[in-house]
Amino acid sequence: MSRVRERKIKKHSFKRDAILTALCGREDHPSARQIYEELKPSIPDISLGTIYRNLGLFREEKAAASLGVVNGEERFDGRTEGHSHLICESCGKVMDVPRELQEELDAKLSFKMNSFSIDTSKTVLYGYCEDCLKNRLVPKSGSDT
Amino acid sequence: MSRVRERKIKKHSFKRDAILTALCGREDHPSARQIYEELKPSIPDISLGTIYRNLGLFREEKAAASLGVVNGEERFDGRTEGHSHLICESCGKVMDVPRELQEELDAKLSFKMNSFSIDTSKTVLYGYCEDCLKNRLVPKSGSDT
DNA sequence: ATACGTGCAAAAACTTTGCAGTGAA
DNA sequence: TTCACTGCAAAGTTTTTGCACGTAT
Repeated sequence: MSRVRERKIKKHSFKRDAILTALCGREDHPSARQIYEELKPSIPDISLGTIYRNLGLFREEKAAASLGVVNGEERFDGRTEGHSHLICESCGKVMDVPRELQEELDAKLSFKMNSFSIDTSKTVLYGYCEDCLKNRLVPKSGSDT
Repeated sequence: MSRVRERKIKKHSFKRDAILTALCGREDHPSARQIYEELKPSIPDISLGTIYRNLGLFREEKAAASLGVVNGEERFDGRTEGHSHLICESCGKVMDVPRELQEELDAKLSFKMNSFSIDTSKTVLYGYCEDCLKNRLVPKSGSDT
């Protein structure tokens, strides 16, 4: 198994560590700006450029992963074991596929679409989250109030 | 409280039609810029702003769909029947799930992830396309941890 | 004539980057 | 010390928008 936090980062620095810790400490798959806003109060002289540089570095080093762009902002994930993501089309929430369901999903998707090989570790499924379903924030197929 | 568009949209104009025709005429899920480059030679006075405005309009009216952002550019699809997409992680190619496989995929994904309701009509699956598999442009699959 | 459509360019939103000073090993 | 790391701000990209004019009805 993989070490929890033993990254292949070249070097450590106070800010770099803080950024990675912040990323790993939340499960909402934040954007660079969100990380910045979280850290700014406790590290007033941190800059957005540093957040971007380090997130980019983590991505390269595979200490973090990019989930792609949601509402114009790139979203990151500090959980590095391969897993799929769910994005709510209504509120934009990004969630991990629960570990216990990942296997089931892997099995379901372990077939080739013609000659396209599906990579379940990066798959992103769209749909509607529990909250939006409850609050009926979900478009009924083909209507709008 | 979003009502159906209050503003009246004039349905047709020479350029608007050209944009929608161009979008529907290709299967590579182009970006605004790609549409622009396709139309510019035959319609020299078309502007990028018009492409963006109309693609946005089509999206609102569901005459086209956005597939999200690939390599920094939003990609569009003129095929409006609900279907999933495949994106090659290696070359960025965006493909439709073949019609005859969509049903199979729908069946596989017709289960709830906890309380998340999957919308197969917008699902995007990542993986590797035939060309990249052939050319071995695919990262070795055994990449540990 | 009226109201929508468009070109143009400026602005906005997000991200990257050059430079010089700071910090880690 | 050495060289990576950072703040800052300028620059780069993609997308949006205000304005005045053009176009369809």
